[in-house]
Amino acid sequence: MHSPYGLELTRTCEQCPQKGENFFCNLSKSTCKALDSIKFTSGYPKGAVLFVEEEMPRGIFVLCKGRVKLSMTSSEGKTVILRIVQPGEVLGLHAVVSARPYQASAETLEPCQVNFIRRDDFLRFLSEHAEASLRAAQHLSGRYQAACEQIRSLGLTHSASEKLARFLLESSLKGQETKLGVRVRLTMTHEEIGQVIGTSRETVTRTLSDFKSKHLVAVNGSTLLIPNKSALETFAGA
Amino acid sequence: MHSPYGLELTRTCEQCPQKGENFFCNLSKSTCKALDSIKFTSGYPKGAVLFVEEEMPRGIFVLCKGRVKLSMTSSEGKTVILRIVQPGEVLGLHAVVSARPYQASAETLEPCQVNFIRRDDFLRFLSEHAEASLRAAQHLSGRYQAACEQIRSLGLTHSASEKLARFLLESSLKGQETKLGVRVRLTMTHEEIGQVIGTSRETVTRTLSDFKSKHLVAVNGSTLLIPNKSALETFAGA
DNA sequence: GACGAGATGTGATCTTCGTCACACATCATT
DNA sequence: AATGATGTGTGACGAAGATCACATCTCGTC
Repeated sequence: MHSPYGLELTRTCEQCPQKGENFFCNLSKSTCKALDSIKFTSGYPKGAVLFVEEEMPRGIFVLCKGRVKLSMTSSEGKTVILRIVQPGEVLGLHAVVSARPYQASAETLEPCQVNFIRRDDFLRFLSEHAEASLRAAQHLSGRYQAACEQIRSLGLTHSASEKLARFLLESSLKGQETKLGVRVRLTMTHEEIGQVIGTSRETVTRTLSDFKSKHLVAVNGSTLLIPNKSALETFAGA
Repeated sequence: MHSPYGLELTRTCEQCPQKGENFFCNLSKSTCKALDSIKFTSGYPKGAVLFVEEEMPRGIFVLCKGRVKLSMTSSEGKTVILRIVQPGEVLGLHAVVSARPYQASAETLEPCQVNFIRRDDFLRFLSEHAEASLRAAQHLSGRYQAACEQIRSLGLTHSASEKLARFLLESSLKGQETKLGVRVRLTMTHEEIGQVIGTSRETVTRTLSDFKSKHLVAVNGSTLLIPNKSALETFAGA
């Protein structure tokens, strides 16, 4: 199987934001080659669904381009967003490794390019390449840690403002330092932010306005500026 | 290093509740032996602290006997309980694998017997035994799934009664079917239950009383009886 | 530039739970 | 039996935030 994206997985590593920290970074050449030989590359339009919760795992997805929303929905229609998946990250690894249903649904937020690896191909690959198993374990550790952070945010905060402050600070890690403070692109709607931190859309709007009036943040289109990080931190009660 | 508990880890498997599903179950003999040669066995009294959050991981802990509370605490003293660790389970694996600080604190609830494996010994062991890496990945998957469930419980439920109902149903999985319904030993205080599901102690007390009066549950000392599981399920909105 | 869809801002209620305050129960220890 | 420490039951109260109901605002598309 020769795709037009030969060695895509390994090249992905150089493009992705968290250089060197992803599943497919720094694997040996032979391991990379083995991976490349079992992957399927495909594109999805915006709003496409890669998988839904409860479904048995067909395989893992490696996001090459675009962003994917990973979320859980209750029977009453309420939604929690687990995370927004960035290029270079892997989707569905835990379900495949543990052979249990996906717990979340994955939906593209933009046109995406994705590599897919079938469940049995991937499991065979893992058992044949020890370094990949270890990498998988490391990757899953990271996911677990992030999940714990979200538990902390949902379960350990009193107020909505605390949650939002934490969320903004968390987001700002991906931003850039400037003279005026940390600058981040925030591509999520208030509704989506609410679904991450567990509050209603209106509360996000109100609390954010409140932050603006207190000059803790400044918003300009989709860019967010945090002029005084430590002020926001004390507000986050951390 | 020859401990008086020769092959303790593998024997643990036979005693533990989730037979065959734990980290050290069904590993090859040579792998087990390698594990046994790097472990340290020790006992802890009730209330002992194995590790605290933020601390860098010294190694992993395998619980042989007793129960351990895994929890996170906020600066204001609020607490979330991630889970109660049962015999046969592993503690601190994610921190060791990802070389990041523990995210939770571990405190014994009873006198415990624990096997400890030093960080570098364990990592070397993983790299030398491919099957163990894979097992580690599987174990971490399980932890991740449980964390997602807790996120669902904390973020996706409207009411306290929904949370409690879910918690009771979740607990009842470990219980026994009887003529009168499912019977479980519930060794947690209302306070602790509140810390798991994210409500105050009083709310747990009140909601549980409410369930009793509606004959959804019956409590007798530390045993809980769920006469009509499906009634409780509809109440949990699941 | 007009339209429409989605995102955001804001006010007015209404509910649920957290908090405080204490009474009572249970159990181990002396 | 007396004591104290923990756990449990219950009322009163208030505050935070969900919900509802609109009024803008923004932006892509025709």
